[in-house]
Amino acid sequence: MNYMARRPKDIGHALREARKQQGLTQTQLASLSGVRQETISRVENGIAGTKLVTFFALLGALDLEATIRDRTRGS
Amino acid sequence: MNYMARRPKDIGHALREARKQQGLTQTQLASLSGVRQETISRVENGIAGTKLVTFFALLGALDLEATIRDRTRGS
DNA sequence: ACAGTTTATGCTCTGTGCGCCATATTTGCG
DNA sequence: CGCAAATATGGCGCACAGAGCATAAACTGT
Repeated sequence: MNYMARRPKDIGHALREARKQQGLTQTQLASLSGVRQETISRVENGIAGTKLVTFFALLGALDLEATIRDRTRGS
Repeated sequence: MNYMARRPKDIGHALREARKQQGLTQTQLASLSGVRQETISRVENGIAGTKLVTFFALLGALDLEATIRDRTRGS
């Protein structure tokens, strides 16, 4: 698990991958994270204006973390 | 430049560090990113509900990117 | 101490995220 | 194909982000 993100949309992909990788349904992740299933769906599909709090709630529930770095090392 | 983030607050620190490292003022970053100086100030100080779009606008202007990975490798 | 610059904070207004509930649509499996 | 589980979508309501404008507070160098 190591995803690069430059747009809100990328976040959606990464979260979905991570969730599936852990064999969780949106509903299960919902009760783990406190974020509603409907919201998770919209976030995963790249709805832009998601809040950082929501994002981090999901990150935490999936046992992930974010890293910020220069745009050189990525692809 | 390589910052780990688990809470919205962490994002603020990272952005401020990166901005200073590039010798930019909030006002300069504002016109680069399209995000207002007042907003940048609040984001850097950890105001929780920041949106991903705003975050990525700033990341882009600072030529940074985010990475999502497992919580093992970090401290 | 002063002046200029940078950053922080207060207010109003518009847009929208997300909770909450319902339901439609899609997906997966026998 | 058919049914159940999973995911997507729509509406309502409230809370709050961020634009825009003004100004205060904190830093900086002289």
